[in-house]
Amino acid sequence: MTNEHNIPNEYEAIPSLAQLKRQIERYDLDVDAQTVLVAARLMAAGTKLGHAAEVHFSKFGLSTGRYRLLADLEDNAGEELPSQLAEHLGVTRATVTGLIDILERDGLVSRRTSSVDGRQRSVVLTELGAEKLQDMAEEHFARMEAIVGLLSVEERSLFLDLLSKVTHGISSLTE
Amino acid sequence: MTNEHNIPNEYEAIPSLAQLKRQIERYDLDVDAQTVLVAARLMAAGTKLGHAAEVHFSKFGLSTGRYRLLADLEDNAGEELPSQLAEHLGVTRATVTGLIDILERDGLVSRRTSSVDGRQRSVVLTELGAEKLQDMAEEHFARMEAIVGLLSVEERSLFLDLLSKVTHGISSLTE
DNA sequence: CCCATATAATTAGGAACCTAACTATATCGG
DNA sequence: CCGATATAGTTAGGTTCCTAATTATATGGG
Repeated sequence: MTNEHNIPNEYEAIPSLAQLKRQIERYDLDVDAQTVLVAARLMAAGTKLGHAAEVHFSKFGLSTGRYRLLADLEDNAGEELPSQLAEHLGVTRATVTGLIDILERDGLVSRRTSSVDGRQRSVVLTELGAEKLQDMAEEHFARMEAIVGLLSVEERSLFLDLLSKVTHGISSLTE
Repeated sequence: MTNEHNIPNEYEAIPSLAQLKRQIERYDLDVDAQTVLVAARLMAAGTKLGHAAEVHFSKFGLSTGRYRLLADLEDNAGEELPSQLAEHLGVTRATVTGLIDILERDGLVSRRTSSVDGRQRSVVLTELGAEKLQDMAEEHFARMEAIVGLLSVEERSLFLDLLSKVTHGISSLTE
């Protein structure tokens, strides 16, 4: 085990309700500890899931971002502009440039200069890139399913609904 | 607006159910698109929340990690070992070293060599560090509450329960 | 007693994503 | 038609966290 000291005690998830209650009391705040706990746990879950995904994709020589780029490319007839990719993936164009650099180096995509607009350089999924997606598909989707596997069908749709509300809550904070 | 091209179209969250369905059909997989969508949306929500938190803390000259370190320190009588902090925060000791470096530079914590074990160098919350926590408390907790604000009390406790199951699902994948 | 081994913290270097500045190309108004 | 401005993509450099190697100190068996 490389980082066992990195795995939190499974009987005491972070942050604990007790810890939050102490903080709220210390500052004499008018907030509900349980409510704050929900937000904190969501953040923890997101971090954990993100890390797990990164580990998963690295086994195929990819990162989460590079996998998502390939998948989005395939979903758009195998060719897109970097700016479109940036919008679809929710990252900046600078980040897309970096993702493409590595994917191109590995032969999974190639760049093509547009004949219509000389500023544009569209990105094309290569045959090797399509094969990579094909190779990963089964395990990738099985893992995605496994994450939600402990939830019943009703719970899944409920969770999706709640998640959507929380996502809107986050949006209203960042605007 | 610095990165408006970075904000996904609000009428079409990523990834869309349609996109996942196309992928599943293309590879002829035996998975449920809705189920996969739940996992994908959770990952997106986590990323979004993490980013929002980073922006929030940066207004106080901190990062999420450095804030969490200070809070954990305060919750442990203002003094802890780096290894304890690493375990509590769920990061490596190397990361803790980096967090402490900056917090010490800014006068929010100080390092003290142990008289018991010469290898240990405990971290102490300074008065300035405690003041920083005090200054941030109200806004910080208000924001945490706002994230979950669109959920009713029942939904919050339900969400927490579902989140816990999903977190276990992630754990079982990474072991 | 002292050498092999374990442990605490740090350093060195890498990966992912960011913002801001830059280059090259396109377009619009006088 | 041509200079000002806008846009596409890239580059440069910063932040956060990681793994692996290193340094310093402690401990246990021959």
